[in-house]
Amino acid sequence: MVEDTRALPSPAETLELLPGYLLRRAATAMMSELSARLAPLDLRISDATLLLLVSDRHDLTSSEIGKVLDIQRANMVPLLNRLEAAGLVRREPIDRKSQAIVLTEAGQDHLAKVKSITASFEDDLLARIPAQHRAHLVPALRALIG
Amino acid sequence: MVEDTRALPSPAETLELLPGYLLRRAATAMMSELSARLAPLDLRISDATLLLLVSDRHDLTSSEIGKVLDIQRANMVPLLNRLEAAGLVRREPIDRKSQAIVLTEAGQDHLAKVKSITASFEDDLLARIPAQHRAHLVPALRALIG
DNA sequence: AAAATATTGCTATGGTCAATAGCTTTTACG
DNA sequence: CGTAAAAGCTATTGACCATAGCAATATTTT
Repeated sequence: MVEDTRALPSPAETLELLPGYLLRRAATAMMSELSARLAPLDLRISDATLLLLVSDRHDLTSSEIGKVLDIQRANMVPLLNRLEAAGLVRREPIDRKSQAIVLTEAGQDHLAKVKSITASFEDDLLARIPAQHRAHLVPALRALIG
Repeated sequence: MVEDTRALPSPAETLELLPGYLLRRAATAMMSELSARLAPLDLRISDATLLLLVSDRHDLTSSEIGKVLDIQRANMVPLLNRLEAAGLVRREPIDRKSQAIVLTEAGQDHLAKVKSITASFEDDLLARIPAQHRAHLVPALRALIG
């Protein structure tokens, strides 16, 4: 009996070999864990990503951020409103049409915490991957994004 | 005016090395492509996954399917209602509490098409990954889910 | 310079997906 | 028995993404 490590007749076997399916499952599992780790900061994943992206730049507009993060203009609005309401971000006029998104001091403070949380999170993620596969994940994912 | 040949100083570089971020991006890109390929069948990804899982089994309950697919009981309901309304799935009483989810004939037909779509989709996915990384993706993802 | 076009930021709305709480009925177990 | 667990459901909420459209401004073309 001992060598039957796989207890189940595994109705899921069909699925567990499909990279697409695995990708989805891995992404949702990863995101729910990251959400939990960010919860103490009261930040969502998109919030934290935006903080990381903006960092100490003073020249990024909402549209540009949206392009990089693949978030549509319309959906940037509530995101920025929330961050602005939380005092983490400021809208600074560039000209009369555009405005730069800039971190406030509180935003910089949060950013530091975000950095430490994400760094250890990424470490933990990679640590779960058997060593011989570890280095291949990032290049493979990048190829998938194209 | 400004000969800004390299359009971006790559504000995204920070992010593109984070496995967590890449995982999310790769998953959403993959899902939107798969959705498009399933659209002709009028199936969503979860629908197709369920068809693949049930296949020709006659003993899977809604709860069991949910456990395998990581979908909560409550969220199985609208999914099954939709599939039942589309005539792809039937609820067959097991006892007075449980019911088996079974594919109808139309469901079997759809399943065959789903199989062919997903097979070529997975092939295409893998083809995008440089050969030396290809074999590592599935084990790495499984480790992340595990 | 004037006119056409593109971009920016926004409103409003709807759809998908998942999470939670709670309910009823039925089965399992000490 | 009687209590606990499980099954299926309702209802609601929230996060996230997509579309359409608008007003103001900037850019490009003529």
